[in-house]
Amino acid sequence: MATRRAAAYSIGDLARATGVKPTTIRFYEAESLLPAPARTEGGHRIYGQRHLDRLGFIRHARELGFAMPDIRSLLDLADHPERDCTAAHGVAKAQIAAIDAKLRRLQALRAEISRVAAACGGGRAEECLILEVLADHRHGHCTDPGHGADGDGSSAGVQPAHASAGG
Amino acid sequence: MATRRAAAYSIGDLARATGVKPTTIRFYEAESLLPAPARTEGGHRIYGQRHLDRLGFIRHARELGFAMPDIRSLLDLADHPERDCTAAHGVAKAQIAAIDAKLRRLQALRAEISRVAAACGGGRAEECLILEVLADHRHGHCTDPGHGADGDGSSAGVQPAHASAGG
DNA sequence: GCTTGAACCTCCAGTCGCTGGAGGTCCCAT
DNA sequence: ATGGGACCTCCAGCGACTGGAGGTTCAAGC
Repeated sequence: MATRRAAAYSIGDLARATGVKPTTIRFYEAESLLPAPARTEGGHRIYGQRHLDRLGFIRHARELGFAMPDIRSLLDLADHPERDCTAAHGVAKAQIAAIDAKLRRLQALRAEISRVAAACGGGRAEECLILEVLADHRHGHCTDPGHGADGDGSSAGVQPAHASAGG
Repeated sequence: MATRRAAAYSIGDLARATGVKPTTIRFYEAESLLPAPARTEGGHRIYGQRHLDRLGFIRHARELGFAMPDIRSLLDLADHPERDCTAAHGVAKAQIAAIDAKLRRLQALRAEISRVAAACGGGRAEECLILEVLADHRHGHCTDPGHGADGDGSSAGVQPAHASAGG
């Protein structure tokens, strides 16, 4: 037998090692981000070092906000070291641009919400500035130039906070 | 002053007036954010001024990133002017906190990605720093303290950019 | 060998805020 | 009367998972 430090991990081991949940690992396999591992006779997955590495790569890329198609192409590139890495640069640049757009938007939102919230000192809803500003769909109070000045509201770049307090 | 001219809008009129698509308007109705309007004999929706106002409110709140449960409670408050607006403040404050969290995270991500992208001058994927850093799941290069230093990666506050360049 | 019970398996539905398509009906101008 | 665009309902899909139901396997302890 070629004893080549053939570390074998269960899906739970992999989960503990990477912080990615078993369900998510299976999901990545179904999405072909992670190659299908060997199985025990009973059908349990058996992972090796390369799975661990690859899952680390995926997780890190996800943490950086890369979408799955992006990760796919980054993984593809990582699998082919002889190729030119221009594509990786393109992906990274696009990601930076996307982040910048979100940052600008969030900063504008923060400014407006905090201003509005500060303006209203509390009391009856009738006189609540928060509600008033929301109700004013011409929102003349609004300082954000990229928000409603033109008629096009199709941008929808902001997901509301369902982020949760981590579990 | 009750400006109650009985303006009647079709769903398309409302869509044009607010920038919210007909499908989305119907969706809001199904979600009970927007009251069910009158109908023609044939079943077409007929909206009035209050629908227009309310839809404007909803749209504005969405633009500010409020989640639908939040919008529900804000609308509820707006429907009851005699109530105390403390709840609105709570919602707004929570939203600011959520935005701040996202901002911090996005700023850290931007810093890391742009640094990594700048470091790699191009060439073969084999030597690509972008891929290298991603592959390093201990990521010693990383400057973001809130990202991987502790074992807990469950925050997941960042959605990848499928936002499109629509804005 | 037998018994636990935790971990694993597959499949499927739900999350959030819409969006789009199928297949059919209505309305209004000509 | 007709043409065609706007409208109707219902349902599936997006991204990136998550959780549950219902069943099987594994490893440890006796």
